[in-house]
Amino acid sequence: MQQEILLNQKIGLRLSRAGMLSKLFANQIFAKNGAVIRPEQFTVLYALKENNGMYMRQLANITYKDRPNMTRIVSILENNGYVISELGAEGRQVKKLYITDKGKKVCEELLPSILQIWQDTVEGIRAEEIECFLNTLNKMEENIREKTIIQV
Amino acid sequence: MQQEILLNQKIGLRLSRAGMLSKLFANQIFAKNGAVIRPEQFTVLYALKENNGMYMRQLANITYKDRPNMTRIVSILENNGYVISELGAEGRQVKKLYITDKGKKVCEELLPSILQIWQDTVEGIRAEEIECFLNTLNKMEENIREKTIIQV
DNA sequence: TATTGTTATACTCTATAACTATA
DNA sequence: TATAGTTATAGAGTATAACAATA
Repeated sequence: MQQEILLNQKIGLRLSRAGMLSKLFANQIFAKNGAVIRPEQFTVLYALKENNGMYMRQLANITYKDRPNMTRIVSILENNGYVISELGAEGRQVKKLYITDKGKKVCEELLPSILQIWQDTVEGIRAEEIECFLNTLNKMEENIREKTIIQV
Repeated sequence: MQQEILLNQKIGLRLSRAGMLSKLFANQIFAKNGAVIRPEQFTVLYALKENNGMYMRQLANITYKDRPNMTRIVSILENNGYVISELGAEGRQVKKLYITDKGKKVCEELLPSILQIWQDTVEGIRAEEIECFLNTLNKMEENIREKTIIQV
């Protein structure tokens, strides 16, 4: 019965589990390489690096974090001087965020770690398999994203 | 340059991010369907259901949790009557864990949620893509698992 | 009033070290 | 001494509601 076969895949469990393991691994590689930042904070910082000058709300949307958590993580990054914020035009209560040189430096310093994580993860896997994997992961993320409520 | 292409994939970030989103989605589906258990606890309970009578240490190994966290989660499950434990042979301080009928019932009740998560996730994705995805995910998990230290 | 962001609070989960019990 | 598990503790991240500020 097809439903049973599908059920046996337990995709949600698999994705969460793999994600957790990957985060744990990243955490250990970061720590080993003397990183001054935690993976979850790096996710936000890196997203900002690729979209500098973004509004906090947009950044939250990209990193799948709700508003209170976003505030907390950004304030950690600000306190450490990796990010500065600026109120939007006309004094509106809308924050634009910018990565600082110090923040960029942190990202640069972590590139070898990111590369190592990549290499360790894909070791022995063929390029076309990786491509298929990433394409499918994209589709899955889009599917889930549509149905997930963030920052209620 | 190949290294740059590889780096641009940022596989660790992608996996962690997708896993986080999937967990968030699962949490919301669980809550909406009145689940009495949290996804992380379900991960442990479900793993036990499939490997009843396992030692705590083995279960920790499967679910990628270190010993203190395993103790904490199992004690939640025990307090709620979903799991019972028994000391191994000869009074050794080695715990065997068993899922109770109540625990099995909780798993049963969550099957529709699990199925819904699956269906929502794979919507519009072809079977062979899913197969390739899961195979590759398996390989990646094996790769990472080898290099990750758990319960130091 | 609707939107953006902050604060408060409680909870879940993680990480490390120190401890107990037993082979 | 080595292994399995617990306890203590600190911290990171999540979730919800209530609040302030502003268009």
